[in-house]
Amino acid sequence: MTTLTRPAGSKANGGPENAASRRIAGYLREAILSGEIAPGERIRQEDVAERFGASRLPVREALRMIEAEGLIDSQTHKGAWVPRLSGHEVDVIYQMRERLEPLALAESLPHLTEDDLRRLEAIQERIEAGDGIGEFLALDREFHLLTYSGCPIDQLSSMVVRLWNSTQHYRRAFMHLTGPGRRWVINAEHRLLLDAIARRDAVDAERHLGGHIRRTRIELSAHPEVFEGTAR
Amino acid sequence: MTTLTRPAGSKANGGPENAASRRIAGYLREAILSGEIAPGERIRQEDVAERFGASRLPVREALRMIEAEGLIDSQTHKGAWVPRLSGHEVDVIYQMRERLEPLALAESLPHLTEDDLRRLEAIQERIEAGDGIGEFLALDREFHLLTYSGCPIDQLSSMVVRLWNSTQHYRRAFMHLTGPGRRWVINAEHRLLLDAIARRDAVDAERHLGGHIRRTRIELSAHPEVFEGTAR
DNA sequence: TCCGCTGTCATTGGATCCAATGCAGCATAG
DNA sequence: CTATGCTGCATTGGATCCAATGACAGCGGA
Repeated sequence: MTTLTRPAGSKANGGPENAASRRIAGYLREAILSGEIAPGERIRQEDVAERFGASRLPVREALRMIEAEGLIDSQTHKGAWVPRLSGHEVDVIYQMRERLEPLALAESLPHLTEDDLRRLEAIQERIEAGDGIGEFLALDREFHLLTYSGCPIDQLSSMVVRLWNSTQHYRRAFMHLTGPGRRWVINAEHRLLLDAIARRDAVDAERHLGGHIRRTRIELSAHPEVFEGTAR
Repeated sequence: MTTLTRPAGSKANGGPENAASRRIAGYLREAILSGEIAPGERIRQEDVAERFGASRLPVREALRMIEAEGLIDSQTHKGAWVPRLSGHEVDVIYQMRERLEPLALAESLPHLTEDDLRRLEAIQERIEAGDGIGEFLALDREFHLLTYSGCPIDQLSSMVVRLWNSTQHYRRAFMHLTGPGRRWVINAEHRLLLDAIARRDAVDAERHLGGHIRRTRIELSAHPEVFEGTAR
């Protein structure tokens, strides 16, 4: 139904095994999201192919896919690299999230199962238990994307994932710079959001979610050092 | 700076000639947008390759690109086809437009030149002169995308184009079913929008644009016959 | 007559080879 | 010593060949 519970951005694929290009695209996404490949870094087709024991052909297809997702830039005969984003770009992407994600949540809400709610509760408890920064980033992402997992509109789901992916690196940089402080605010917002979702109150859920993203954006914009030397 | 004035969705490419895959992707976009390839129809790699006098390889890359844009669906070993959208899907896409395009306009506004304004005026005059339906569709698209052409955020620009592309076929179907009626409403809205843009009044421009898209969406939702037999 | 099986064919996926381009390093002239 | 042009190499783009899969028609049995 949606891409949200899958390798992050890949189409639902009925086939027993995904085509190599899809697996490679998934790997590249993960590598960029995790910071293994950092902004500014170049991606050589041969390296990726070698890593997968495949030829360069499916790698090229994978690169075209994630290029269309905005995860890499590429130019003819000059190769592909992970783009650096400016502070303003990330700020606008957060504004896009602020406008799109409440809509995704509203579309998702009627389709969320009781089991989804239990899983959300479990994730939130693990967030509150409070492990390391890497763990928090992953759990927070999992939490929000799960709330959108019922959204039946592919265009909307995939754009939301795309926006998360584009800013993931800067979320991590932010966390590492500022430390885990203010997490209680996030937890309080998650709790309010969770409550609204459990009541299937779309209006309330949208309002809390919008505020949540908005506050994150403002907090981020107060730390321009996250983007130092990354002007495109 | 942005993709809006280019073949609709392709990255800015410094190279003297675009790679074949980009040209083919551009052609496929155009073919789908113009209705030459209709929703439900399948796309065979060999056909496209033959048409370009190229091999299937760049065609496959092009298909991956426009797949990531949501213009086609594809499954391993089963091929690619233009998806049919339900009325609800198109409705939600219009809601996404309603939320994203005012943001794109606000980001674009400070960067629009006096020459852009003159071109907008000229386009609007041609719209009011009122040619055929096909002409109107193209001009209306050109008008709006030109108002966003100053937007320096690639993610935002490309998503806006993508949303236009996804619904283009249904806009045409709608026009053909209902005729050109109510065009004076559109013209009035365009004039108000143009005025706000000329005054560089972002708040006013956003409000008029949002209302414009909203009214179009509601009008469209009143004609479910546009989507008859197109349930996915 | 209808259902299931099987084999053939159309179509897509992948690998290898070759061509084209861009970049870096070096040599040379001023 | 510096700047400029040339040459070689690393890397990407493209074509052709082969393998794998899925759809469909034809056949046989219940």
